[in-house]
Amino acid sequence: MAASQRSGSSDGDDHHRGESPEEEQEQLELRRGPWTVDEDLTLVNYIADHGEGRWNSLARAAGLKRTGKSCRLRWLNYLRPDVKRGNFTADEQLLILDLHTRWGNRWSKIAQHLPGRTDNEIKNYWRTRVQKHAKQLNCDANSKRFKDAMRYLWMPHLADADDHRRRLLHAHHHHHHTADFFSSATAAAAAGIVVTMPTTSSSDSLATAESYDDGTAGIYASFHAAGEEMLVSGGAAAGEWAAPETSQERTMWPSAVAEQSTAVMQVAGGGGQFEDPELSGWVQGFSEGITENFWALEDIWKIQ
DNA sequence: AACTTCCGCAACCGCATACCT
DNA sequence: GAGGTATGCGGTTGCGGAAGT
Repeated sequence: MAASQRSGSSDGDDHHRGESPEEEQEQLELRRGPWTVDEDLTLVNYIADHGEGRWNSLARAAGLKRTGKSCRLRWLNYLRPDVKRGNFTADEQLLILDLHTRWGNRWSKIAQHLPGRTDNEIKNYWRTRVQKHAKQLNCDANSKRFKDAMRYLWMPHLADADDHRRRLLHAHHHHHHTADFFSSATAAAAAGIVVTMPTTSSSDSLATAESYDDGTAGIYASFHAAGEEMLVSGGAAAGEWAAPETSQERTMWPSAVAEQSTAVMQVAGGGGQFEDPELSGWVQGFSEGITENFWALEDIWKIQ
């Protein structure tokens, strides 16, 4: 939960203290800090009856001693029925990574492409997880180098997530540990990766990327290589991503999408290169032996 | 068990922009 | 179009629980 006794000066909706007796009175009545269950219920019920919007008047009409701003935030980030909870899936993490590459800290814009996720959540995720990982790896979270490495790390987990009879990693690539993946794919990594995302679906979130008019979809194909093929995700993405628990969510994440969407990851024995010429060696450095860096990466995944 | 440090996340703040009147 | 208000965004804070000592 959050701060409960913040004494910060003034919110955008606040007025200065002591302007007038009425304002001071109103000011003293305003609550801040964590929301109580009663407040949540009040807000939810009011919105159910009257709809959202016009937050200041809504707050007053609902009898909430909160700023409209606070009510809006509580609703959008927590109470809204379609807010998705829980850890980000590999798909979502990759998508965030890619969209952040493209748009930077435009959290709201990024959130528009992750249904059920709020800008606040994504922002927190980025700051707490991603930046921490970058720090552990001693590089900048915004650097291409870091992002390429993270993609490379996460890609195999798209497959892991899709463990329902769909062990897609072929033969000796059929592992669950990043360590195994690394040891077997190190050379490939040094050479590069090809990722293709057949566009057989149109309504899942990965597919959403395909529709970007600015070419975001191409991000998924930004690795280049040739060589033996490794199927990484056959709809794992959408299937696991959905993890629907309610019929409402199921509507949002049709299972058919999971059946159709596939991603093919090719790990090469030679050929292409990461766009960052230094990356291949850098990644290889990770995987040579069991380095401290490596285990940090293992832990990183577990944390996700 | 008691204490300290770390860290995730909800909520806040200030500012920018959109939307009235 | 000036002034006021509402909404939205991105950055920041600090509570509280987990992990470490």
